[in-house]
Amino acid sequence: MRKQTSTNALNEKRIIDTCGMAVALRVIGGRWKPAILCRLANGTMRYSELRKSIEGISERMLVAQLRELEQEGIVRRVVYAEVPPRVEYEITELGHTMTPMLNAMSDWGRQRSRLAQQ
Amino acid sequence: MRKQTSTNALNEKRIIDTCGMAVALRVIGGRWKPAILCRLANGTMRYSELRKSIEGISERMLVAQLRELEQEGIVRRVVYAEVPPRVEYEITELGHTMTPMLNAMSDWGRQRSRLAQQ
DNA sequence: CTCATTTCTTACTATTTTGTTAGTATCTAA
DNA sequence: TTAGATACTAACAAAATAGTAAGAAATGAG
Repeated sequence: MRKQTSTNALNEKRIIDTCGMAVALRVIGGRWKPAILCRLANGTMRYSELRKSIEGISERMLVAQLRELEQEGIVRRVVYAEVPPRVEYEITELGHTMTPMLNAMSDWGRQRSRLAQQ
Repeated sequence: MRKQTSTNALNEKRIIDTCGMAVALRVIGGRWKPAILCRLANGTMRYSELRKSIEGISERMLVAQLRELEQEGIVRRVVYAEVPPRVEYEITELGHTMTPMLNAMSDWGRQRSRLAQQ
């Protein structure tokens, strides 16, 4: 939980109020969010599919990051009343508006990695 | 200092090895980096100018973030042998290759802020 | 009734990031 | 000689993020 009155939190708020980049970083920052967004970009996936496809992620972190993305309106959680339960995750319309940004980041990152290898 | 063998560090490394977005986030993530990059995008600035123009930043954080950007090759530190000292910071050529990405982030973030206001 | 499956929770610990405070070095001008 | 300007550094504390381990609910199959 964040402590609303810490200098840290206040500084973050101030930056987010004045800088679009910081807003974007706030939404997609977090250890596993890039991985999740990559997976979901190709279409809907179940919770267990995500877990299996993201090597090393714990259930706690997967849920936490999905919840944050959901709160931000980037991802939609769809529950099917079945047993055993089935929950699917998909990118929302707002989420899709991130595509140019995500592509730009992905391109730059890959290019940089290539350079770093040489 | 990072502990190279923590699960945390290993997970991050794995993600960075496989995901361009994560690479980009690693480079521009950090509380004050967006603010610094915005300022320097308009041209060279002295250390003290940066400090004054970024409300709330401490000297420790400003130096730390500048050092990281320098290490990543995004920013160049230029020292003039004067008294009192003069140190200027500027975006490198590699740094400029981030422009499309930074613009995409900035655009998306601003648009989102506008939507959030309404 | 017991087990298996899926999708999570909860409580706790470890790690990392950020912030605070008090310095340091150098030379110049008063 | 003393203060002032600039660009830092170091030691420590607080806050935030990430990881670990165990368990919970729901229900159909056997």
